[in-house]
Amino acid sequence: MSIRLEKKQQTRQALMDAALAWVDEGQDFSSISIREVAKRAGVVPTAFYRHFTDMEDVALNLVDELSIALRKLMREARQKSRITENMIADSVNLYVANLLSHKALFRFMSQALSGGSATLRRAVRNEMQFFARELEADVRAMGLLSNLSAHMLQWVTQLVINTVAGITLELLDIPDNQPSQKQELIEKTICQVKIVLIGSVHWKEPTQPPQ
Amino acid sequence: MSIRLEKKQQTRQALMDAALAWVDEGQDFSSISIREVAKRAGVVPTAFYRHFTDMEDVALNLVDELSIALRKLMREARQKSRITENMIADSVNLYVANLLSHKALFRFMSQALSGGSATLRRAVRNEMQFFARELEADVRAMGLLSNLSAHMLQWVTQLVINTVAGITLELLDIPDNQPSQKQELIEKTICQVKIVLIGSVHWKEPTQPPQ
DNA sequence: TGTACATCAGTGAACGCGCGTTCACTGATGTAC
DNA sequence: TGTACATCAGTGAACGCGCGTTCACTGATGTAC
Repeated sequence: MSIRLEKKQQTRQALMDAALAWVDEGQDFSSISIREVAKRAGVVPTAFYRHFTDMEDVALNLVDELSIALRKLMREARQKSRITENMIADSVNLYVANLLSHKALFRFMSQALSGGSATLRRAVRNEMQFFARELEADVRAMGLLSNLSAHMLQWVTQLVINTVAGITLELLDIPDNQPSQKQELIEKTICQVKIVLIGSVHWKEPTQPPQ
Repeated sequence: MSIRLEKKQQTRQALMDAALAWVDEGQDFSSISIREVAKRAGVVPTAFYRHFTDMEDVALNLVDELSIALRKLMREARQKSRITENMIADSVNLYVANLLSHKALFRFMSQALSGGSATLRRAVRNEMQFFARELEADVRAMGLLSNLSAHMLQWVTQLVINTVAGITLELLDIPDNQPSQKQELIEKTICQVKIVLIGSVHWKEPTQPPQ
């Protein structure tokens, strides 16, 4: 039984990898065909149905893979990063490193965020919200930003996540032979996150901000 | 000649509208077929080639339409908004109003930002950068944020644009019968923009931000 | 250890369909005289 | 005003192709005795 399961998993993974590779080549996920995926996985088209009902099913399983990657990223961040001067820069760099080693997965995420079915969009957005909530909890646990209400803190962490996610697409489109452009993008992001945090520190709940 | 041209424009617009309507229904732009677009425009498939070479061509022309909508938005913003306490809230509300009256166009923009061909992605990104640069010029003209270097100001305006663009997708997915959810999203965005500006005001160029 | 049976991932032929694109065409409109 | 010709947006038939999905099948692996 175990050998059979193992082989089953192998083809299943090959199908998912084929779909992801397609996205990595710059194609839209929604334009892949079952036949194409099966061909690239080295399997006959009908074999696809032994593992998935349709491409949407594949997409939802890719979200699970993405979820694992994000959780691993968070674990690393918690291990490495204590309250230091470079905490922000460290975190952004860690994100970028993970992003670059899972390019296809993050490209898929970006596409699914605006592209796919309503179900898929919601699944990806849930992952990002989960990430934001974890960040929120960490900030609280470190005793930072205690001037913010629970509500405000939530909005701030979402803003930080959005800001970091914002470079994802730009970063993915920079060719590998232009590292200086990459570096500038990273510095930009670090600055932007710092600005958000400075703004948060100075935020006074009921007061209107200075114009 | 004028009548012929007029009719030509009519079909051309019908084709573009059909493509946009498809996106508005929640389908991916990249999954529309030439035949489907022609059918919805009430025209035979081959007529498509009288106006466009392929769907990519349609997409690039839709970007032009988007560009017009964004420029109109900016003009309105400049007319209405002077330096006031509610300037931020006014601007965000104006953006949302425009977004809701061009839902399909903005949904298309969001998709193209991560989805389509490299050329299309670049075209949409250019539009957003143009928007950010205009905002930058306006901020300078009003004499605001004079503590920031040109470089930093650019990053800040990009952050603001990204933040506002960030709600676009979320807003498009809220059903029309839930106005309270919409309102909360708008408030969230206003707060986030305010935080960015507070952070900018307190930014000191060579100093590390307080942690 | 050996045999008979069950399971089930992967096969390969077949189907009807919508696709992009070609081509020669038609007929309404515009232009020249 | 009338006629002969040019233009060109839209037509409709036709093509070959890849698509999703069905079905009965095969043969390797696992299980019971």
